[in-house]
Amino acid sequence: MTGISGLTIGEVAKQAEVNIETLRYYERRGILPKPPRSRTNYRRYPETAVQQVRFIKRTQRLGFSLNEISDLLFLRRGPQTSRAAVKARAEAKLEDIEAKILHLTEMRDALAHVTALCDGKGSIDGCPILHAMEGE
Amino acid sequence: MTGISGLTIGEVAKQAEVNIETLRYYERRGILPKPPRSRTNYRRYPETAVQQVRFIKRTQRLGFSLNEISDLLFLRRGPQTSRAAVKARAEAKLEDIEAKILHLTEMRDALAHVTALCDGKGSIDGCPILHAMEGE
DNA sequence: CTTGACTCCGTACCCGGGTCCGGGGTGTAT
DNA sequence: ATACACCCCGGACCCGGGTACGGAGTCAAG
Repeated sequence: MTGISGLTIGEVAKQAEVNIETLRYYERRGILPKPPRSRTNYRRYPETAVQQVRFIKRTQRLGFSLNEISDLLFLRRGPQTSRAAVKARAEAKLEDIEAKILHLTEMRDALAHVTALCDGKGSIDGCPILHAMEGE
Repeated sequence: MTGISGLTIGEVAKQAEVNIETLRYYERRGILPKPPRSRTNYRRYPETAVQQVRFIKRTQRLGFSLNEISDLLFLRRGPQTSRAAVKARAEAKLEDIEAKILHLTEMRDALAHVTALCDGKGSIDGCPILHAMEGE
């Protein structure tokens, strides 16, 4: 591994705190650019690769899927893309998340309601929770 | 299909508003009891099957997975199970859901924060949203 | 008795985001 | 030179909750 410099896949993985397999997976998905190879066919990543992976991970944490992230990356490559396009994606995702929260909140309320029916005493027969789940 | 009575799988599916395949799937998973068969090997469901499927669907809507639902059903079969056991499951699930809500809320806030950085004007270069996703 | 709708079964496939496996080639330190 | 860690690749497997496929058997109506 002498000669050409750059990070090995293991080094990138460690620095970006992901699995090696994840890097190969991202590359297969086209979400991480294919790095140049050494004479012996080892991947030699530029330093920026670590930042790219961190970008992906942070964006994932904001709720974007890998497909949506590749979209975003693709947008970024297009020189005449407007900021409005990025902002629109962010806002759409925000709405997604709001909708999920709403849904979970409804579930929570319904479940809390059902749970409150039961004092936790007695045998399962006539358990008000199960009863509520059975009834309409 | 004369003689023995009971509902066909298609009838149950229609009444319970699920796919036929779903019923077979539940049966494979052991979550729906195997119904008796006609002379020609057709499933002949008791009327109660529709209620059972509806129970499953309603419980799913409360956030329980099929595994958790089979747990609950299994509990229900045990005559000496206490209501407390059911209630404990419900409360645990409630905490699950709360945790998910919390997580999504954090995501939403972070994303809203990032989105607010951008006025939607100008080209992608220096887009504050992407910039925020790139930076630490 | 034929037609069309229904059912049977096992198996494969779908989504997303990875993870693991196994058999092979390298890199490097001792 | 030998050990050991690292890397290559394609493909299989995991989770959950189904859905689809295809060939064969069956049912009810006309």
